[in-house]
Amino acid sequence: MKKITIVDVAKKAGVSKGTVSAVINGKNSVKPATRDLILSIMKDLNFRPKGVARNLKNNNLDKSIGIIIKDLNYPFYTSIAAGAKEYANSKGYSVFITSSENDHECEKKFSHLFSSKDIKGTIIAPIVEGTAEIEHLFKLKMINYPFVLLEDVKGIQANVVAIDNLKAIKKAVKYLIDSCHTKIVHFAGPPNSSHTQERIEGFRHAFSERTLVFNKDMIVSIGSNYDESFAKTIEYFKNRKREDYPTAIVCFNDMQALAVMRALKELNIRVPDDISIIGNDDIYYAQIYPVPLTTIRAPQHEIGRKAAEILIRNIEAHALLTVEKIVLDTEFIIRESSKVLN
Amino acid sequence: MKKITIVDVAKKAGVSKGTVSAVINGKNSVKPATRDLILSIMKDLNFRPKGVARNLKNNNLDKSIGIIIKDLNYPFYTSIAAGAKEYANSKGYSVFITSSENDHECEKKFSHLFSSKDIKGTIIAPIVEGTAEIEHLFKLKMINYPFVLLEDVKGIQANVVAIDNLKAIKKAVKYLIDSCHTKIVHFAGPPNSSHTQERIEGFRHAFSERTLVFNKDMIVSIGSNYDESFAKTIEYFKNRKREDYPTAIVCFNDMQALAVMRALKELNIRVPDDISIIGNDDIYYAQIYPVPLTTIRAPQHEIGRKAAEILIRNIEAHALLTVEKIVLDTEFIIRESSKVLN
DNA sequence: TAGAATAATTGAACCGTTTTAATAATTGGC
DNA sequence: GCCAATTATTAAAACGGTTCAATTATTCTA
Repeated sequence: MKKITIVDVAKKAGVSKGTVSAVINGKNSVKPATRDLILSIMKDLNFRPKGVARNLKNNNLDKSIGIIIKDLNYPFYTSIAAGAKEYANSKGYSVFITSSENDHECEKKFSHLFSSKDIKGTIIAPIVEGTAEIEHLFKLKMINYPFVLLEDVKGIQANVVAIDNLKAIKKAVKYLIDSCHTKIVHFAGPPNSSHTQERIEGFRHAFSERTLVFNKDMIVSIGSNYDESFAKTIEYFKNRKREDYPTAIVCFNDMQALAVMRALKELNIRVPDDISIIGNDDIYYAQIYPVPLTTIRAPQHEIGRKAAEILIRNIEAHALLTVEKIVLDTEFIIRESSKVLN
Repeated sequence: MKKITIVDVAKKAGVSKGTVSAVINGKNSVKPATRDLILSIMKDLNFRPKGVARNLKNNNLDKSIGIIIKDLNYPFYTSIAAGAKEYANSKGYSVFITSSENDHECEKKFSHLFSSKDIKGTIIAPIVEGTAEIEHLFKLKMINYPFVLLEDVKGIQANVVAIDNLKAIKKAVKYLIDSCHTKIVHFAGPPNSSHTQERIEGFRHAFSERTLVFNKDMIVSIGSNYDESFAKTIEYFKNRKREDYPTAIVCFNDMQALAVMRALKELNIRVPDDISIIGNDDIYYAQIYPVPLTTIRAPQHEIGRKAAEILIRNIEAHALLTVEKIVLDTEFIIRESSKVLN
């Protein structure tokens, strides 16, 4: 099944490729009869001019960037993408979004695809579980392809825009401690995620900085998606007596916090009267919930903006720029899912 | 600021471009010393090999498709994208997502960009307000570029995968009528959207098919985004006496229904005891809400899958295929936000 | 109906890489 | 050190379009 090109069309129409090209590009220098003939031959042959070849001569004048997120359906990431898009658009760039769905192969593939499609640079939310493979990032560096990471990756010198997870959780836990909560637990995320580890660390640090004892039972692994978290929460409470209930739960992220709150409703446990709930991320839906969620806000829009800004600066630079590492501040937002004890 | 190419690198390094190319591609036929020299010159010159040119010779072997959605932050669209992605991946295709954010220029630009970047085909959620301009779609047809629309567009013969909005709403309204609701209103979406019109039509039809009188006051324009809907709902109820409250509200979409429910909570109106609420779309967050939403489910995942399936069939066909128009069924899902009256 | 003006078409150069067969340089064995 | 084997490098031909100056057809004018 030979690939068909403009030459095939030209030959069959008995004209030169220049004429065919003129038709493709809607030039009005072509005689209607010729035009119609060529058009119909294009249809017959199912000829699809190759974008790549067209752009080569055109010196690809379009400006675009890419972003590789990890989860298409988690609003945290789409908000980052929206932030990046907003800034990029203001600078005349289009943005192409892609999701690795936490698959490392996918991330690798995309980082290559973006660079090979004349997308001028890419923002990457890297998958850093375990000892991440990073050869694909090295490959990008070799060809001086501009990129910005949304999380620090050990072993590579690259632009990063991120937040300090550890500090963020610490702030929330200290708040609970200072609000006289005595039984605080952390519902932790998926074990293989770097975020999970950082957040557990933050939890632990808060206790040690308030000179309180931390013990392992305070960490409950609860999964990251809604259904799993819901089920595990039900199970958690079914297995313990009322007097052993925590007074406050710090959740891995907002999605999980929503699942926990729903489970508590099912169990007739009131939020915040019986238990305070604190989320993480501040996704849009956390704030419009009937019991608006107290949470740690990651400035998603700003993360996207900043990443796009650095990326475009690098794209437009004539020389290699020095690497930038930005850590954005989180904000602890107190809404109605938590309360101060006497 | 001249664009720098592989020739510049080769010249400066005193080698041929073949050698530079070998370095770029990690071939191990290059002497380490030469390699290092070339690499350092690439850095000095900030040389970025052009993807377009690389792909031209490579005969662009990668398989990928695009999807243009309308709103990155509305889960309805990301779910469709996820469905498309799932199917596409199973066939070895990567997917690039893009959002027009309801901007017609954006849609046009993207449909061009996709075709120009060797992305083999595109799923488009078209903006069809008013007399939509569709020359960009004609342009795609001319170059036999495969695409699938997620909504019918008057004036163009193209593949479509869509749902029947009119029928969907009709089903919901009839249900309410048959559940003895006597005061039913429709909170309609943004006036310039084709969906808004279709849904109003559906509402009207339900009444006429039940031989009940319809009047204009039953349609309340309430906006589409959360904040606006929230505010307008508050206003709506503030302006009328309790005995004039509707017994049921059919909302434009789920996001809006969520806003309405939150507003009702603020006003101490109970759902579903005082008022039944019906959404539209069945986005994920509607179902995990503490009062799970009765809604009309659009099979988002399936829409994406089906569109991807048709698209890929067209991409891989050797001849032009006949156009397919698929209308998927919606499902009326009764949850807790609505109830049957005596 | 010739000659000028205009419209339509051609063909070769070009875009920036990769690929290869051919050649040049280096290494190893004896 | 010489020759064969191996390793590095080169040069030219792709890849599939677009562009534009030059050429050929056609139309118009008088």
